Amino acid sequence: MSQEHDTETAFMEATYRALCTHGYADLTMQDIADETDKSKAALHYHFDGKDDLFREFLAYLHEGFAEKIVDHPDGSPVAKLVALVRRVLDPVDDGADQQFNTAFMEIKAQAPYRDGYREVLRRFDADLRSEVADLVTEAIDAGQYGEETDPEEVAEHVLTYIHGTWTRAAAVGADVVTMREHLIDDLLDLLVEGEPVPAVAATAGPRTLDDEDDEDGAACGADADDGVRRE
Amino acid sequence: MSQEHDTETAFMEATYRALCTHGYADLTMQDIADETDKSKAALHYHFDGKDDLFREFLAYLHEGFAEKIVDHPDGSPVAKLVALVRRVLDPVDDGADQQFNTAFMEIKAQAPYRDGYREVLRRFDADLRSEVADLVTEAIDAGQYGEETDPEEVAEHVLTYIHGTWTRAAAVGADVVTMREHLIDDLLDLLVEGEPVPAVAATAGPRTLDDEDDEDGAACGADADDGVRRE
DNA sequence: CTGTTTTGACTGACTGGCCAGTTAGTTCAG
DNA sequence: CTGAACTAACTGGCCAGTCAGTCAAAACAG
Repeated sequence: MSQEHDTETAFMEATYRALCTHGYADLTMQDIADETDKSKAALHYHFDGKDDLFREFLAYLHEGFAEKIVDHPDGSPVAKLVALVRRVLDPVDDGADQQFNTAFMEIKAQAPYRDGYREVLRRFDADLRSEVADLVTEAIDAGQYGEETDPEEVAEHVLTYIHGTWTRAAAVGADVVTMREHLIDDLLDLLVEGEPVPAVAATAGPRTLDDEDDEDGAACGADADDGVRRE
Repeated sequence: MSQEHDTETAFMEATYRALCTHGYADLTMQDIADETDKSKAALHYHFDGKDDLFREFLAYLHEGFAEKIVDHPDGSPVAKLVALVRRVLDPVDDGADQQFNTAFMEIKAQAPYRDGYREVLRRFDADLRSEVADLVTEAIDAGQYGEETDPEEVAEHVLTYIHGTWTRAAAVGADVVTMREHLIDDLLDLLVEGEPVPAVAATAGPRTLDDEDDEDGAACGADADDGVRRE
């Protein structure tokens, strides 16, 4: 029967890899096809042009993201919250992810110009926000946070801060881990007095407050051609 | 004598306007020239290609930014701090600025790929950070903030949050004013008990906590051509 | 079960348009 | 008349998208 599904999934994965190595701006259909044993024409056979491909890719990404953020470890609400922030910010397990976050920034920056991008990005935003708000509500119910804490406000704050972390990482090479841990400190500062939170420390792993700023391992694999990167 | 300087400045201003209407990604040299009474070839006469033009443009922007952030109103340190945040975030005086912030996001997202971008962006970052840190230090000296406040930490927090605000505004169309006022609330929460801060309220103007999210007046003036934006 | 047709997946070669950058002049101040 | 500041027209390369097939497997006919 049809290989359609497998091939399209393969193209989604290829797009991910191609984004990591080329970035969004100078990614060509050929680059994506090259990550595959298929031809560029096959890409056009399966997707209705580059725009369509990218919209589908965003949806594919969102699917994975939605699963990722609801997958909590055992522990107190605050421990889950901290773990969530750690999971979302800088899953530097393999380093390619860092490249990807950079490319994802480019995509965010394109949202105002391209049909359909913003809608999906809003879903990323809304999902994460409601997950954070839920956990904060749980934390209040569990007595870890004071009653006066506003879950929506905390969620907004966390979202904005997370976006800022990604942006500064890409723009000036600031250290994601440092910024992430600052955010987590904010979150822990909300704890009611005397709350021990051993679970947090356990889930947290050692506090890695390394220095920031340098890392310079830029992203591009493309050695600059004469003029300017293209698309 | 030579019109060099005037012409080059005119090209810088033209680049600004062209960015507002076309965004970074599909900005062509012709677009910039069209904002001028000069030809595209004149652009190439004055600048060593598109890359060089953009590096100079960033430096030109930075100049204006550096002036802007040190220009404080009279008042207490915290009032100055709040005014600074208001000035930096969303100077929506004319609406074109909103477009520009969007385009500037695109530029930030290109920093990892293009020589020289990151260096200038770091200067934006460093200048704003040290300005904030200085004001926080003043606020501590003036007794508005407690001694235990860490100026560098606050400055980091503010920077990351500001970047996040810009990013969310571009990516999901979140309301800049709402996020900005949340940040200002954070800043005011640091005040020592009983501190009145009338100056802040005065400088601040009315608290505009409008609702967020929608505004949809996307950025692009370019009506989507069939395929995909180029460059 | 065999030969024929259809169809879905895919390819290599091509095309058309776009755009950065160039070049061979032109204009004009000093 | 020299050189700086331009311009109109052109060039070359790149890339999304197209097209005329190929090929294997399914569907079908007898």
